[in-house]
Amino acid sequence: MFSPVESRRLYRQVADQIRLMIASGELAIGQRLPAERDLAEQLSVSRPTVREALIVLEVEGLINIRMGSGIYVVRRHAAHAPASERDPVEGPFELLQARAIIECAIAEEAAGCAGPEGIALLDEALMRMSSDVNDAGAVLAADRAFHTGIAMIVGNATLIRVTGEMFDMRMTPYFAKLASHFEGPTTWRTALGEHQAIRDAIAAGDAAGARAAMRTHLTLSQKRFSESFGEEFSGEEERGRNKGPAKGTDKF
Amino acid sequence: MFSPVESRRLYRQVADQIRLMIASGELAIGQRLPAERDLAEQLSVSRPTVREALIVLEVEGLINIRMGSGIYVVRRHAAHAPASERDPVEGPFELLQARAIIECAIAEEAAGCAGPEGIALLDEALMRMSSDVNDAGAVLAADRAFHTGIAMIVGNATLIRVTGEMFDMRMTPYFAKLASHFEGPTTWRTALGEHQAIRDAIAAGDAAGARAAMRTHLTLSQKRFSESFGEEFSGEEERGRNKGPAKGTDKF
DNA sequence: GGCGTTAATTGGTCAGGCCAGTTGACCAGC
DNA sequence: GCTGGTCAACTGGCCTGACCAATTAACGCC
Repeated sequence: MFSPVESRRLYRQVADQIRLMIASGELAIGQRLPAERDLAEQLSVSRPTVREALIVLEVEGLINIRMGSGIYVVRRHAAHAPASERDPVEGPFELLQARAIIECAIAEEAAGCAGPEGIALLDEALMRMSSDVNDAGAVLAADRAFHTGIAMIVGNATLIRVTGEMFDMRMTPYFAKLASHFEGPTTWRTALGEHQAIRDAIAAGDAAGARAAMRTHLTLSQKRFSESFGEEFSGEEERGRNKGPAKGTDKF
Repeated sequence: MFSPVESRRLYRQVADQIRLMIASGELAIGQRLPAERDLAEQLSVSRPTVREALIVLEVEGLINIRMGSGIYVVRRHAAHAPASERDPVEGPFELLQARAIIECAIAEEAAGCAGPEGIALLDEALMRMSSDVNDAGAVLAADRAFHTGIAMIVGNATLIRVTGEMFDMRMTPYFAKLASHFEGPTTWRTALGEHQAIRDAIAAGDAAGARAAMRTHLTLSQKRFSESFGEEFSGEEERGRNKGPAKGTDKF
């Protein structure tokens, strides 16, 4: 308690402000930002401060600074930004449904082009999953490796990234809190069997089977999830605002 | 070929050096780093440069900067690699392939649950596309609306976001530059027909047809793209560095 | 010994300057 | 007409030197 008084450092306030302009679309993707000198003047701060703020955004991957040329918006959402102020994290159910639709298509594709190395990748993840079934952190990492591993079999960087990002959303504090209530050695062992079925279908080159197995896995995940919480989340409460009052995102 | 010339910016070199000292344990967790002024002197750089490097490490969560007190090591390893040197913005071909796989699954799903309002959404986008065929910006926006519109039919926020983000990657300066060479009223009119086929299949509730139509559309897009540039990109050049000066990745 | 005061230390910010890379306009030469 | 080169304007990269504000520890008073 008595937390406030943060007194955020200036360069962070500047970074927040620019980040907001990007997120809101006020600064379109690909667009060039004003020159550092102009930004400094417009924001009434010095150029070093602007530079520090821009470096934050660059590390977050939002902008691309090109010497002699300018500063360009690269993408709208910070993939791994401080999760707390990222985009309105869609609800767990929506996430699982989206994963069911997307990942079963990827699994289907993977079944058509899986080589021995790819299968080895999945087997390695499954092995770790079964041996670390009591270590929440390790088993989660293995689970992630399995799902992104399928995308790796397809050999497409975009798919790998998207799969990983969707998985990582469960790391969100909110989601993690929920998951901790129903994830345990038992559910992990159940999931392990479903994973095994996916792996076998892919290894057999059975596209339809891989698709069905993945769909089954994620649908059952959804079911396990809902059984633990009943209807408490299935409603539309999903999309509650988490943009705070933001009393003073910028007190200037 | 002719890739190097990296010439990393100074503050990145400094950040790397300090990061290494932390990772190697030379700087223990909890330990205080030398003052900014001392670091600057020891590294033979100016204080602003040291500050910029420290901000990078702070964003990565490795150190904790406390005003008036000092700089402290918080943890040894960065949880997630810095976004900037993680995903090297996948190449256009990979992106189109990923979209083909993901969006055809979404279209398939949408065909199973499309209502009149959903179809109206698509029709509205198609109308804008056909009328603005000469306005590059407007037609692109309509195209986006069409693709995200399909995700909206499914009614899943995660799908909408993912679809939108993938689409937005073409706004990247690099991608946009490429696209500007082959996108024109003619190709847009061709694409319009493909879109129409997707819309019709979804409206008819024909899941397999919607899937096929979407796959066709994105595969043809890929083809149109490659025909404009020949093999120059189809090879492994895909994953060429686009970090840094990008000596040649985008001078077209 | 306990406690307020003070002064040294440290990060935060600013101003102004120079250098180097980028870009596009302009021009000479084939 | 197109290629290639030059040049100037612009932009980010980096530096110097300075002052302010928060922190911390030494100091001295009670």
